[in-house]
Amino acid sequence: MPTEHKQNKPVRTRFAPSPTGAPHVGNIRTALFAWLFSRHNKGTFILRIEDTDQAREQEGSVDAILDALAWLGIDIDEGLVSHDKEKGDNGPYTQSKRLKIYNNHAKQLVDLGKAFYCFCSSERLTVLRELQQSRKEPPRYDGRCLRLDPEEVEKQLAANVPHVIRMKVPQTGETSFNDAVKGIITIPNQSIDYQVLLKSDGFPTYHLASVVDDHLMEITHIIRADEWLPSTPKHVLLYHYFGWELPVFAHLPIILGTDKSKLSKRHGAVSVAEYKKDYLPDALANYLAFLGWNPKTEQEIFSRDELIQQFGLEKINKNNPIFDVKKLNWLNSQYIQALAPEVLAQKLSNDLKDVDSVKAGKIVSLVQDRLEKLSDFKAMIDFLGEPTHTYDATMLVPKKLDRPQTAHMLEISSKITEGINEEHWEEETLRQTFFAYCEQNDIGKGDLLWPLRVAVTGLKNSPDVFGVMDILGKKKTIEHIAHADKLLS
RNA sequence: GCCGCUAUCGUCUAAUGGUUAGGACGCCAGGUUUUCAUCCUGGUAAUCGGAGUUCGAUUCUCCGUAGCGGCACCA
Repeated sequence: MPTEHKQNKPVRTRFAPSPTGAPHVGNIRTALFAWLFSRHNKGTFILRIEDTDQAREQEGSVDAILDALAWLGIDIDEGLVSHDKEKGDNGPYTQSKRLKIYNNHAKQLVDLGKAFYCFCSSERLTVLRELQQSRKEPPRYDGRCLRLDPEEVEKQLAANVPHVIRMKVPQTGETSFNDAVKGIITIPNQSIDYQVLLKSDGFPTYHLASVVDDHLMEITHIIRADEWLPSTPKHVLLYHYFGWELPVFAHLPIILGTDKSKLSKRHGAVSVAEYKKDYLPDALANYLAFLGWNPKTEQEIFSRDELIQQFGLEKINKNNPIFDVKKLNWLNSQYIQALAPEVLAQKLSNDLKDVDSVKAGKIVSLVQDRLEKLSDFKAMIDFLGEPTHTYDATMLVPKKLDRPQTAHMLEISSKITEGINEEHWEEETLRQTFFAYCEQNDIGKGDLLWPLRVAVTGLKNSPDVFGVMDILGKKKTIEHIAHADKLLS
């Protein structure tokens, strides 16, 4: 069966999440791909909320979704654009507000002879399913109500017997479609179930709602996760039943955890909100874009515009990638280093509340290239506090010296420090002064500077000592040295 | 059980009917540095297995195997 695509129409893609919890990186990656594709083609990106399962709905999910998209810079052209605002002429964009539309379409299929009423109780279906499973048969509706005569149907309907509407499926032949990622997919019709389209509560199932909406909203490219591939033949059948033109399907590989199972809460942080405190949105987007897609060059770091320019469905991989937080961390550190210090300071402003902007800029550039995650910052600048923290005094002693020699070094540092005028208290001046002293007096830089650095930071590993002193100021620096001296004796 | 998809270093991936199978992360080593990190240099490591087609297969075909996904009045 050849498939026709809406290839010549302006591109319209959608992200259609269910409000069943906080969106996680897998979901948002689907959104990113759909968005990238629409931007690449100067198309329209639509947000639609698929809330047809009342039981699973979770309060606040829509806001979380909106929030995650906004944070990642995925802007919405049409559909739900904020908590209570929609944009576009194809609304409403929340499925629970479109019940009548689905109802009419389901009835239309019944009239067309492509769907049928089913009065089977869920108890009967459960028994049926268990029986089939015990016989190692695929679980499947047995078609009982398919054979009901029309009068009987009318009678049951009139008596308000609970019922659903199921789609009919041919029992011979096969259904196939051309997936933009996976190629031609063919499934025997025998293995397609008589899918429920309209539930007994009057809500549609995903299958009916998404097909109807995608058509009505004129979606040209359905970009969604791989788990939908097996039910796509049902959707193709529905398009045919309605006589609608088929969109392009593109099924994305699924992101797996390190144990190769589908990424989930078991794998640690997965909700987008959890990434906000650690990662730059551009870094996450860059990383996510490379999970299952590759521009086929050796470039790794891509700006948003480059991503848009390079993106294409044909470059999407077929196999499922594993989420590797180490590479994300590396990418993030690269993005952090590329940031202007004042921009980074702005992003870290929560930890810089009592610091003026000049000083904040200095602090930030001091630690910028040691920062992997934004949340590491707080611990990194701990030494800027009071010199009350105690540390092991042996840390002050460099490899080649003993304690008395170290004390002597601290004395020298103290003297040099005292001698530097407050108005010349600046990183480069400090560096030059200390370096000059070492050269003139034939003292190893390491011998003098190691104890000083530990004294000033209280840390074995820390940023550049002169940068730290600059930020600390003369008075505090002297206090730190005195404190170290006390510890040593 | 049935249906479908997939298979290159540990991970993300590139490439090709003939290559020393390339890059990046990680890891290891060396250098720079007052320490660590950054940065620079180098190293480690892969075509799932078996047949077939072919002069030649990692690439094409088939069969295994493994992984993943689906099989709801959930999406």
